[in-house]
Amino acid sequence: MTAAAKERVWTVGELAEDLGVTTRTLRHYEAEGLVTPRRSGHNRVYTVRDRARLRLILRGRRFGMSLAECREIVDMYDGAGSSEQRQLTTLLGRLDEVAADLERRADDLRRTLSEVNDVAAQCRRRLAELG
Amino acid sequence: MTAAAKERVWTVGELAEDLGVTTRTLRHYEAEGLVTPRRSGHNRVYTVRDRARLRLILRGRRFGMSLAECREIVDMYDGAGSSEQRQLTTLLGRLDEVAADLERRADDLRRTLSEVNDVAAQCRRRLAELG
DNA sequence: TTGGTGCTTGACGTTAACGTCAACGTCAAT
DNA sequence: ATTGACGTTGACGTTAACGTCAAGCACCAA
Repeated sequence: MTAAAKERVWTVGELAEDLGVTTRTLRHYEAEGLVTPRRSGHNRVYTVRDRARLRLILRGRRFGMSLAECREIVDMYDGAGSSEQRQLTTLLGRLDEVAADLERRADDLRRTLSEVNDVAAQCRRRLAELG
Repeated sequence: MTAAAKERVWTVGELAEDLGVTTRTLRHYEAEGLVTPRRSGHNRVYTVRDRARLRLILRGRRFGMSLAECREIVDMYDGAGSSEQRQLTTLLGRLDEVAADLERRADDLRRTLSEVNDVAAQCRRRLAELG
């Protein structure tokens, strides 16, 4: 038996506060199919799992992923447990494509960061000369 | 004397083709103050330097930087040659902030990439079992 | 029972980053 | 001299990702 550990849940307001976004954002993500919180009557109830998905999504957003891309990735996380060979194969192909894309972006980011640090170093040298 | 090496120049169409964007994008970037190509009469003339700036900008766009952020960074690259201590100090402060921000984004990207690779590995294991 | 707080669903507004015409100039080639 | 190919400036359209109301329900406290 999986122990019925009373896992924590959140209301929209609580979770928005926790994640540092507005309730509007959470409702928007739901409308776009990125999360599907349960309902307690009329009200949304976010579980630990919902929160985890949202954190992944918000992390993706920070380095330029669109909501559509975020949704695809979190959905792939779920599909990885499949038992159908056909499913797993196409999923794997897509995962590799996504990984390659992310690596390109990481490279772009790394180069930009490197240049920014170079410019900063140059500033420091000039300041030392003037000091 | 700096030799008057006839450096290559581009028209909008040529440069757009070269950079893989539309001419509309280049004109938009100009309207937003990210580049300021010279004019040959009525027509835009992009220099090697303009092209370099644009490549930096497009690279930034790929990992989620806004046009405003891109503009600030390329502008900072220019300001680094200043001789005014006051200027250099504030510039340096900003550069360090930007670098810190980029490092956070890089970290987010790295974690996401790592997870995607984990899921892919999981797929491969399951496929091996089913094989 | 009257607030106040927090939830709900619309529905319209906004911003960024372009796309997509329209209307016009210009220069080389037919 | 007219046809294209390429350039120019408006100006309006579009998409994504929310912001910002409005109107209404639910429950708790004074």
